[in-house]
Amino acid sequence: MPFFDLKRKLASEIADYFNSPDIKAEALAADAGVPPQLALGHLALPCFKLSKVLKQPSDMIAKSLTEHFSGKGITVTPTGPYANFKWDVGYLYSTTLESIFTKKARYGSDDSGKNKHIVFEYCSPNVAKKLGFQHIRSTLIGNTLANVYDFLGYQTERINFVGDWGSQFARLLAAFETWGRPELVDTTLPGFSAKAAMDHLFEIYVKFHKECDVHPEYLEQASKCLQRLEEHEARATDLWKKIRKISIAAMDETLERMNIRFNHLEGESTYIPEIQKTLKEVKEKAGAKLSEGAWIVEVPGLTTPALVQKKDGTTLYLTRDIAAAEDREKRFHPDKMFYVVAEQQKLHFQLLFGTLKLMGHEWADNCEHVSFGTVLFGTEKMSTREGRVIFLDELLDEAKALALEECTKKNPDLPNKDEVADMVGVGAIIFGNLSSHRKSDIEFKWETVLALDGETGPYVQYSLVRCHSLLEKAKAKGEKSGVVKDVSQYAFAPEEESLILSLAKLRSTLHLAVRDNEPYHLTYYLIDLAKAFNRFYYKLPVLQSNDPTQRELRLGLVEATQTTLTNGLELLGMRAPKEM
RNA sequence: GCGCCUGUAGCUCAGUUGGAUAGAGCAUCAGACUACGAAUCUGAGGGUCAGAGGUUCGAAUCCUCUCAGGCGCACCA
Repeated sequence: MPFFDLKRKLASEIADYFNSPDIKAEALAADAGVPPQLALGHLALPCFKLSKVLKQPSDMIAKSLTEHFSGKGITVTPTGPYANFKWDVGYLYSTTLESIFTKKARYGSDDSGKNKHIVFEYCSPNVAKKLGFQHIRSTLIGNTLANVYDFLGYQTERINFVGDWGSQFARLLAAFETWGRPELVDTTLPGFSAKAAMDHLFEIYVKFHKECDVHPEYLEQASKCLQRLEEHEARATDLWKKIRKISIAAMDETLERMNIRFNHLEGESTYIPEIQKTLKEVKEKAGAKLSEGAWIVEVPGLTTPALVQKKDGTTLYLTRDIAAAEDREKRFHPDKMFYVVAEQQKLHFQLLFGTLKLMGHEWADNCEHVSFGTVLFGTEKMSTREGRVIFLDELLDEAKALALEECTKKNPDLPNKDEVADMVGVGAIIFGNLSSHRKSDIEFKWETVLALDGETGPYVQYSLVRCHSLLEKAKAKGEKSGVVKDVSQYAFAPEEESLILSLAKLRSTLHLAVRDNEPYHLTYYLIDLAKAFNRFYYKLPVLQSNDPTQRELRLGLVEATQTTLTNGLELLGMRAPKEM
C-alpha cells in the first residue's frame, strides 16, 4: 500500500481513537510530516494541536498514542511532543512493491478526478514569432499539469490559444508591407524555407518597433492594417493566412521536440466573426460605458478599467478572451479553467474574470490564472519586441550539442549517440525548467540551463540507465526479480528502507502537485527517489550478493525504481535512454 | 504615486502551509572505480533566514514598519 493510503488509514485510525468532533482525520493527515531523520520514523505527528483540543500536555498525548498504536505492523516512539510512526519495513516493502508490480505504467495514478473536467490553456504563442525561452515555462508547466491531472483520472482539454490577431499582428503586417520580402513567405516556391521565413518576420518585427520610436506614423499604419483585417480586406487576409500557416508549422515542429501535443489549436481569430455579438453582450450585461472614445467596463475592486473596444472600433485581446471563455464554457462545462500565463498578466486576468462575473457568468469563479515568474536576462526581462530573446530551437540545439559532447567523452562507443544526446539535452531543459517554484523569477544563464550534473534531468536519466543495465545483466543470468513473499526474517538495510519509502510516495506527490498546481513537487520527488536509489546502488551489492533471496529482493527494488522513475519522467514529457 | 510579488550559504534554489539541530545542487577542499556504469557516492568548510518591532508553548513561514530588487497600472498581448 503506497504511502498516500497508509497515511490516510493511520490518520483515520487516530481520529477514531480520540473520537472527538474536533479531531478530523484529514487535518491529522495534513499536520503529519516527515521526521528529520529516517531513524526516528516514517511519519511524525506533532501533538500541539491535539494538546489544545484534549487539554492534555502534548508529550502525554504522544505517549498515549504510543501505547495504543504500537504493534500491528507499526512502531510508535514518543519524542517529546512528537509521536513518530514507523511502519514495519517488511510491510511497507510488500504493499508498495505489490502495487508497483501490479499497476506498472499506471503506478501512481488513481481515479480521484473522475467526472471532473479541466480546461488548460498554455503555450499560447504569437503567430509570426518563433517560440522563445519565455514560452517554455507556460508550455512545460501546462503540459506537466495536464499530464498529472490526466493520470489522476481527470478529463482534460489542452488548448493552445495562439495570438493570431490584434495590433501585434497588424504591426507585423505593416512592417511586411514596408520591408517584407514576399518571396520568403511564398510556400509554393521551390526554395521555400520555414526557418528563413520566420527569421525574416522576426527581423522586420524588431525593426518596426525600433523605427516606431522615430516615426510614430508607423503606428497609424498598423492601426489601419488591423481595421483592414477586421473588415476582411483580401490582400491583408491573404497575407495573414500565409503567415499564420507557416508559423503554426514551425511551432509544431519545436513543440514536437519536447513531446508536447495539444488537443485543441485555437486562435484569437476564431472569435473575430462573432466578436460584434460579444461586444454587444458585454456592453449590455456588464454595463460597459464610453470613455475617451473607447468602451470600458469598471470592475469592482480594480482601479484600472477593462478596455473592450478601442476608439478606432477594433477589439482587444481581452475582448477575444471573453469570447473564448464563453465558448469553452459552452463546449466543455468545465469544473476548472486554468490559464497558464506569466505573472505579468495578472491584471489582465483579474479584468477578464471580473468582467465575466459582471456579465452574470457565475462560472467565472472556476477560472484561475496559474501564473509563473518572469524570465530575466541579466536584470532585464526577455522581450521579443526588443529582439532580446533566446529561441527555443536554438536552446534545444545547444543543449543537444552539449549532451553529445559529454556523451562522446563518457561513452565513445555508444551506437545511437545522436538520439541519446537529444533525450538528454532536451530532458535537461525540461527538468531544469520545472526545478524551481513556478512563481519565482528565473534568470537565464547558459551554464544553469544547460547543467548536466547534480540535481538535473540527466541525473534521473542516469539512475534509470543504471537500473536498466542491472536488469539486463540479471536477465542474461536468469536471475529472478520480483516481490519476495515472506520478508519477516529479512533485515532491511537503511538504504533499502529509504528507497522503499521514497518509492511509496509517488501518488502523494502527485496530489501535492494538483493541490498547488505546482510541477515542482514532481521534479523534487524524482530527485529524491533517484538519490535514494544511487545511495542504495553504491552501498549494497545487488547481483553480487551471495544470498539468492536478497538478490531477488534487491532486483525487485531496482525494477520498481525503474517503473516509478519512468512514470514520473513521462509525466514531465521526458524520455529516458537505455544507455548514455 | 498606487497595487502585486520577491529577499534564506559565494552562486542557483528547497524548507511539506506555524513545528524537532534551517537543508540540497553548483563552486571550493579532502576522499571512494582490479565493485552491478564515477553523468555516481562519502566527508569538510560555508547562515544575524535583508533589517527592526510584534503575535505564542514555538516564526524563515503570520502582522506592522524600514531598506533593496522585480512586475503591473485603459486604446500591446
